[in-house]
Amino acid sequence: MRWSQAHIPTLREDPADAEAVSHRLLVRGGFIRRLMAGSYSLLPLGMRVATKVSNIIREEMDRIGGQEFLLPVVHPGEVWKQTGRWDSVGEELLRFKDRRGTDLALAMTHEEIFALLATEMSSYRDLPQMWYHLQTKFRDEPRPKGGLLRVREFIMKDSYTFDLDEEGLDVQFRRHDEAYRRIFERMGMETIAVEASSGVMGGSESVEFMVASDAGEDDVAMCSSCDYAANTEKATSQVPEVLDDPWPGDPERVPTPGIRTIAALAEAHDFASPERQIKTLAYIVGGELRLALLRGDHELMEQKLVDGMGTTDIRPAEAHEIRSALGADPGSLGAVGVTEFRIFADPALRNRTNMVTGANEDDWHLRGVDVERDIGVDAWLDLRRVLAGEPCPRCGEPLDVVRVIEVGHIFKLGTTYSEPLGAVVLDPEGKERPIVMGSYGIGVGRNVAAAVESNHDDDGIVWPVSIAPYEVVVTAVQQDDAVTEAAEGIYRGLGEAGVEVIIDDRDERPGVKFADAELIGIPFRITVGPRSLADGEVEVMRRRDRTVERVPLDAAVDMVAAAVAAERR
RNA sequence: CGGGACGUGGCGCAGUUUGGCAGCGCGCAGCGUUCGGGACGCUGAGGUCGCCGGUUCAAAUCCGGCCGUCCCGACCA
Repeated sequence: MRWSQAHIPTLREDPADAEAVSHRLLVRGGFIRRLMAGSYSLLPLGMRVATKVSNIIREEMDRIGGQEFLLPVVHPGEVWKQTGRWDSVGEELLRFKDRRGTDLALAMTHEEIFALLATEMSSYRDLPQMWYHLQTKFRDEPRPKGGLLRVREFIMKDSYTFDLDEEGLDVQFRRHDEAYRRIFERMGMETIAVEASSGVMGGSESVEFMVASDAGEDDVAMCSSCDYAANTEKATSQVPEVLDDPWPGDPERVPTPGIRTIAALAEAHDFASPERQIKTLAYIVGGELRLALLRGDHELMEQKLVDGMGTTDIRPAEAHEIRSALGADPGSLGAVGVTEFRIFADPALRNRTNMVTGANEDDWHLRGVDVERDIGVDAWLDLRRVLAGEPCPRCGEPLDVVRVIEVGHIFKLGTTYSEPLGAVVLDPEGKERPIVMGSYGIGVGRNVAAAVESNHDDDGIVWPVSIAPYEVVVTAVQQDDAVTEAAEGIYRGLGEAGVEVIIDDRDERPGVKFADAELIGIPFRITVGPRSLADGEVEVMRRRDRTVERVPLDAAVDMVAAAVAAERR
C-alpha cells in the first residue's frame, strides 16, 4: 500500500470523548470512527487489524475441530420465546416487527439458532460437534463506554458444542480453554483465566479470560501464592472467625436516636463494632420483598444475590416499599422476628451470637441477637464482596484484587437450550436424550481494544506483528531521486517476499511521518534518507523498543523479512 | 431509570451571563520558502450554531418541547 493513496485519517488531538487509552489511540490513529453511542465504523486500518484477529481465531478454532457457519442476525421472536429468553433477558434484546407484524429480534447471541440447527441431529453417532461463526451481535446496552470495549454492535466469534453427556462437554470445554489461551497469546496479551458467574446464560460452570487493565469493568480476586483466581462476582475468601462474648437471654432493645448507619452505630456504642452488627438489605426479587443479611463490615456483591435467586429481576427495594413492609426506614432494619419475607444470610453470620441489628422501628436497635436462634434464615448464601488482602479460600495467603477486561468467556450450558428447543438424540440404548451444550465467546473488537490497552506507549500503539495493520513501513525522508529509488526498491522487495508493507511516500516532513508511523504502531520502520544512503545504508527501527540498526541497502529486504517472519505467530 | 454536564466548519474549542457582523487553533486548497522527529509566510475554501416551536425590530445567545452525546450511579455475558 502507498500511504499517499491510503485513507489513514490520523488526528493530532484527542477526540472529545477520549476515555480509555485504546479508544483514544484507535480514533487518533484512524482505525475507527464512532457513528453513535456504542457503534463504530472500522476504517481500513481497523479492518485490517480486525481481520487478522478474526483469522487467528479461525485458525485456532479449526485446529480444535471447529466448523465455521454463518447464521443470521435477525431472529424470529418465536425461537427466543421457546427458550424463555424473550421475557428473561430484558431490554438488552432489541426487538421489532416486520411488515406482517411478526416479532423479530436482533441477535445478541446465537444459542437459540445453533440449537435449532442441532435439532436435525438424531443419533449419538452425530456427536460430538463443534460449530462456530463470526457474526454481528447487537446488545442494547444502557451505557456503552470505553470505545470498542463496551459497545452495542460488535462482531463476536461464538462457538457451540454438542455432546451426548457431561464427559464429552468437559473435553470440548477443555479444548476451548486451550484454544483461547493460544489466541490471546498470539495477540500479545497476558490473560488470567478465572471462575465466573454464568449470569443470564445459565449453565453449571464458566471460565472468563481476563486482561489486567484499568480500562476494564470487572475485578478479579487473585491469590498471591496459589493459582486461585475468580471474578469478584463469584470470588470468596476465608473470613476469620469472630469470637462473640456470651449474651444471657433474649435480645434487648436499645434506643438509638438518629442513628441510621453502621458506622454511626459503632461510633455510639462500643458493643456495636461493625463486625458485630448485622446489615439488613431489602431487595425486590420477582416482585416480592426479600432480605439479604451480611455482617456489618461486609459489602453486598449484588451479582451473587442475582445468581442465588436465579433471576435477573432484582432491584433494591425503595424506601416506601421498605417502610410499608417492615415498618421502619433503612437504617433501623432487622430480620429478628420477620417471618413473612424470605431471608438470605451470608455464611459469615453463621453461629454468631450477641449481635446488633435494627429493631424495625426507627431509632431502636436490638443487641444480644443470636443469629440462628432469633432469625428465621431461609437459606445461607455467599453474598459478600471479597476485598484485597483477605485470605485466599484455598491457601489462606492474601488475595489481590485486580481490574480487568473480559476478553473471552466459556460456558458449560448443559441442556438449558436443547431441552426447550427439542434438540435430542437417541443414545446407544435407543433412549432419547437432550444434547449437552457448551457456548464460548470472544468479541473481536473488544480484543482489538484490549490488545492496545496492553501494547502501547506515550507515542501510540505498539502492535505485535501478528495483528499489526502493516508489518513494515518504509519511510522515505527528503525524497530525491536516489531516496525514492531506494525506498521503492525495498518496498517492492518486501512485497515480493510476502511482507505486508506500506510505503510512506507522502510529501510530508520527516517528523510527521515518524509520528504517524508510531501512532499507528507499525512494528518495523525502514527509514530511507540521504543521510544513511550516502553510506549505502538504511535504518531499521523496531517500534517496541525503538532500537535502530543500520543495514546495507541491498541487505535490508532479507534482513527485515526475516525479522518479521521471526515474530509472526 | 436517578443525578450532573454538553451539543457552534472535518477535529478541538471560545462566544451564551448582559440578544446586535459567527470567531480561534489544528486540519484542508493554492503559491512561495523549508525539509533526519509533528516548519513558516501569504492567499483561500468550508458553518441549517442539534431539531421544532415561541418571545423580539433582531436569537448561537432568552423561553418551552424534543433529539443526541458524555460523566457518576443503577443496570449488564
